[in-house]
Amino acid sequence: MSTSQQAADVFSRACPSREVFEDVTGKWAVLALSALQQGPHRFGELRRRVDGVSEKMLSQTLQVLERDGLVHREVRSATPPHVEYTLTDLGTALAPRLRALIDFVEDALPQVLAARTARDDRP
Amino acid sequence: MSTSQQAADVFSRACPSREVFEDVTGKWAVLALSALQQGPHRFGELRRRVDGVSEKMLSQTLQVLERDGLVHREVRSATPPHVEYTLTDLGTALAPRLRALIDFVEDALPQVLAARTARDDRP
DNA sequence: CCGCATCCTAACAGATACTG
DNA sequence: CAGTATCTGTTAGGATGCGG
Repeated sequence: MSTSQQAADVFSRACPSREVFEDVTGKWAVLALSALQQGPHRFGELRRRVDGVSEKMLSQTLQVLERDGLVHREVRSATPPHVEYTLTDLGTALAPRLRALIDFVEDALPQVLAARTARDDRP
Repeated sequence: MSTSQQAADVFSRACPSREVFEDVTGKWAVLALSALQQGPHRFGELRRRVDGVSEKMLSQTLQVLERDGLVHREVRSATPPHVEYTLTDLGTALAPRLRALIDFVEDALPQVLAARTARDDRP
């Protein structure tokens, strides 16, 4: 059989990859996926790790990522609830690229702050 | 001299890197930066390349990226206006990592769509 | 041609309270 | 513990019109 799909292109508004791209680069999605790169996490662990995320947003984000096949959700017991989140194979392949982005930003921070200061001087 | 800064950490809400990270992973920022990876662009060219972006959002995005020292803006004539946007050295270093992310999403699209379908079958 | 200013709405995001 | 529900404020983002 042949692949009848033409190549995906995030630059095209109508391409489905655009939506997936936004799921993946979302504010909390990147942090959640990167946290999960270090191994399985429970909901509360993730919440503490991703500083500043609300229960609602984390829950919402995880649902989207699970739907996209990047995160696996497993209920291990019901009383008290114990839910583990892990990366799928696809998520595992994605995580290093997000990590590279995070590392870049963290390393470049001094230069960015310097650029801002320089710009503030001459309006 | 010594660097008195402790390591940046995007997982901490208070760390300045978190804000820079959001600038960089913003919906339009990634696309604009990746477009500029292919060489200098004028405003209108960028607008056409980044399908779906409004003038306002593109303008806003470029201002943020310029402020962060990732994009350089150069006015080349005034009547008619001719403005060129290029990546700075920092932006040039960043672009390949965004490209890697875009490539991943475009390549993974079939798997993501398959995951969604599989999930829709069993609610 | 490039972009800013204004206005307006819809989606997003936080806090709180509640349930299995 | 792991969420859902609701309510409300904030911001993203589109449309339009104008100025350099």
